[in-house]
Amino acid sequence: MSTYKIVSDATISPPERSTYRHGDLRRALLEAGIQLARAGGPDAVVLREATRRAGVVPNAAYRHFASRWELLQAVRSAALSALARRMEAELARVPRGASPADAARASLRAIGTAYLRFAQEETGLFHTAFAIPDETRGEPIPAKAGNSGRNPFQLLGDALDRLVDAGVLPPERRPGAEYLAWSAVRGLAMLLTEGPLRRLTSAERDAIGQRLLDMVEKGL
Amino acid sequence: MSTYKIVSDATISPPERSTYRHGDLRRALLEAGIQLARAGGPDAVVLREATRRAGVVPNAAYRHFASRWELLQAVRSAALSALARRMEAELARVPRGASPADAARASLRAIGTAYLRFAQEETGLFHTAFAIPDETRGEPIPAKAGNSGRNPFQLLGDALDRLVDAGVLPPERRPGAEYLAWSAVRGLAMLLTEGPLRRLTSAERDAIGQRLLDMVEKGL
DNA sequence: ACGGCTTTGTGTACGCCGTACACAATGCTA
DNA sequence: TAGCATTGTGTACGGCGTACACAAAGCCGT
Repeated sequence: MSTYKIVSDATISPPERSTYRHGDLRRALLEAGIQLARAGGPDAVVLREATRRAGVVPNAAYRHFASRWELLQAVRSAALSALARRMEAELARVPRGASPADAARASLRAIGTAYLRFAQEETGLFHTAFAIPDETRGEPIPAKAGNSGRNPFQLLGDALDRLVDAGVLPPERRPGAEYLAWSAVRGLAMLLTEGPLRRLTSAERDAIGQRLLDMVEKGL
Repeated sequence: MSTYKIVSDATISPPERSTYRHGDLRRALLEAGIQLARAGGPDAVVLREATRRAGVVPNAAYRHFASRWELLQAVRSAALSALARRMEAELARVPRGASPADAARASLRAIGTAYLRFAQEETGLFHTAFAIPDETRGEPIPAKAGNSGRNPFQLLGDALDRLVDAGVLPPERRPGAEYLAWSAVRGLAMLLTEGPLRRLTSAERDAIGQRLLDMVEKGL
């Protein structure tokens, strides 16, 4: 709600504009919204400020978003895509030579690690992605260059499926397992970003993150 | 941020007042703030609305709270007390005849169960208690009638200590264990109250809650 | 080429919010 | 009882989301 790590304070070019039409206002507003979310979380996504940054009068926003809420949803969706990209990048680092069981375990850890890192490196986006009542969990992310079109939640499900295929997770434990794993990292992310673990050193953060993933792996 | 279970919509008596002095404005504002938080979470704790309910002009609040933020902190503190009371009530139900190990395990579950129940039955207060950067985690709650003065986090610590004493949890795993356990229930509470598990039946909620506590117990 | 329709940005306005500052009513203490 | 400290009031400011009427620009069929 208040203190976020400053991610990028580069003052955006005051976007003078000679044409009456903006050209790509929707995108500009969304981008401004993302910046605001990065710097201050969902509450910082303020319609009037976004329009200011786009160099446009407040009401112009309503030609592209029916309300502040819809802008926020668009930002949220972008944040989820960003997280999905990070997860896929982390998944790509899983060693190929390992046994199926080890590879599956490593995949799950990759998902968890990416999630926790994202929460700490992009706190504002993270909270924007998740501190909003979720109406669209199941939907895939519109696939774009460089990602599979699967959202973070689906990626977690994939990892759990692999765990079952590899014989690590008994099939009867599979249903609902994503919610257990998700709960754990979600909660730790809160503690790390706005809870009592806020002031831990980066090493301590990593350590508790790994320990949490141990707990999940063992207890799932 | 938007939809909370309506807890009590009883229209408060429009508080006419003949005296210039209110008498107990601070308490009235706090109570109004608690009602607002119950019904709508932290964002619904609106200074002007609280003063309206107290039958007083907006600025009067500033004689008792330096800002909206301070009122919110007071509400948050009340919410934490309420949760602590629930935890202690649940702890009191742990059977006395059991072995130390079983009693310790049951205590931990009692803490977790109370937490999850509170999140679902008092969603607004729950979010007010925890969706706010926490400046005061370590501090005990001012002891009042009927509670021990220990806050929810300390109660969790106590339960873990008992687990160590009973030989269930190896002592070397004790440090930091509260954060693992807390993460898990915290995360599940989010999923249950504003995440994809929002629409589960009450039985399903209980089931996943128990499963999560199993995971914690096994993986700690 | 041009008239009209659609799209997109502007101007003005309303009612909320938090809060600052000067002022008035009250209660408390010397 | 006089004066002071406390507590509530009145007025005001700037910021917010957003509704509504209007204006500029693009687009399309003739």
